Amino acid sequence: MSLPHALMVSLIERPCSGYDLARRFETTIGYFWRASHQQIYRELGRMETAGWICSTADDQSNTGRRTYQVQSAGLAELKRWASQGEDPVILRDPFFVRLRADAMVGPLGLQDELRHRMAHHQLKLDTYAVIEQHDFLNRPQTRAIQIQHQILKAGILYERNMLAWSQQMLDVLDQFDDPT
Amino acid sequence: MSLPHALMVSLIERPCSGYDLARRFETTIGYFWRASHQQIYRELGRMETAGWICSTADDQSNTGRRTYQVQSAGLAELKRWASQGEDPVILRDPFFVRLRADAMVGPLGLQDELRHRMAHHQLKLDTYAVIEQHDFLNRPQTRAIQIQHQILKAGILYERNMLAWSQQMLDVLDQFDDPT
DNA sequence: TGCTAATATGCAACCGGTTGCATATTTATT
DNA sequence: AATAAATATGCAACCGGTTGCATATTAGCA
Repeated sequence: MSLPHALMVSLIERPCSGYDLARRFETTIGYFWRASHQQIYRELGRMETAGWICSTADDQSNTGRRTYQVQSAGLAELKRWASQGEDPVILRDPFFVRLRADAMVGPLGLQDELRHRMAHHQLKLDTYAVIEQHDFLNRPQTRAIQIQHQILKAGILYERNMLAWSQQMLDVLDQFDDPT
Repeated sequence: MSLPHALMVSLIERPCSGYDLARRFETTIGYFWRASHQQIYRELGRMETAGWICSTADDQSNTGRRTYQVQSAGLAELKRWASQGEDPVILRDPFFVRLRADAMVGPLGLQDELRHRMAHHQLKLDTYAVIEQHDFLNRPQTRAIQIQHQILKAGILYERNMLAWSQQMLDVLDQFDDPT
């Protein structure tokens, strides 16, 4: 159950509405956590019921927009959760299943998908480079900034890794299959 | 919906029972896909209903053990599914949320967990090295073997990556926090 | 012979993520 | 002024993965 805690971290950084949270999850935070707006609204409701956060209506707008803030109970829960241990997650990608299927039941023409994935990884690397330049380089190297930078580096390493691996995989397939 | 297809790939390699599948998912296949035995039995039932696989009772045992085999409809479905495209998965690890929480609400003592994770990654690397030695080195370099080897290499790269990154992360934390 | 562990299968409940839909307001366009 | 697009919130259904429990057989061992 990480989403409520991820939301609380975001709200501590800057209190905001569900919609804003959804946008931040689509962009900056999106490189290591994803959440749809439906999921976020549901979770915000639960968290307010639990007393972890509280909301105040924005008077400027008639849209029912509410700004959320973390309460002391939420902060305590965040600290409790963040301090407990857990095994690292495994690299669980359906594409590996596809490749294994290809290995068993003959060439399925996965080269195109590999090239598509390589473009995807390159695009993410470009995005991360912009974020790194904008948010982390030539900035005061405080503890918080260095930790966040290091998290971004994990994303960069991952994409770089997968990009290089995809090229190797492509070479293997091209070596055997007619590249037409 | 990748599990039924992953199961079919396994059953094409070698027809076997649900229990055997669960064991193979715990060991060799486990480095890129996980499934509990409950999940596997449920899925096998669905797949047999759909006509993708069929089962025959083992006469030697009274345990109700059944051996499953992929049918032509299952093979067709596997090929259909494996040929369709999909975006690569993101690296979604709750530990990054923990670290971000640590960056926001002060030192939470995540060094111990980092060391635990490094040990975990090293253990996996050792396991993969054994698998690589046993299954892929000094073997005929057929297409299927090279593809499966390349999948294993993705796992090795990932673990190596996370191990090196964890050390960097540890250095950052030690730089700021009292390492007691 | 009796006990324990390993083998082997399976149901039921829950929980989080995904998808589809509904709706109202505000801003930009024609 | 009318229309379309972007902003903003939320419900309901579904689906796959997880957890807990139940059960029966077989093999090893004391």
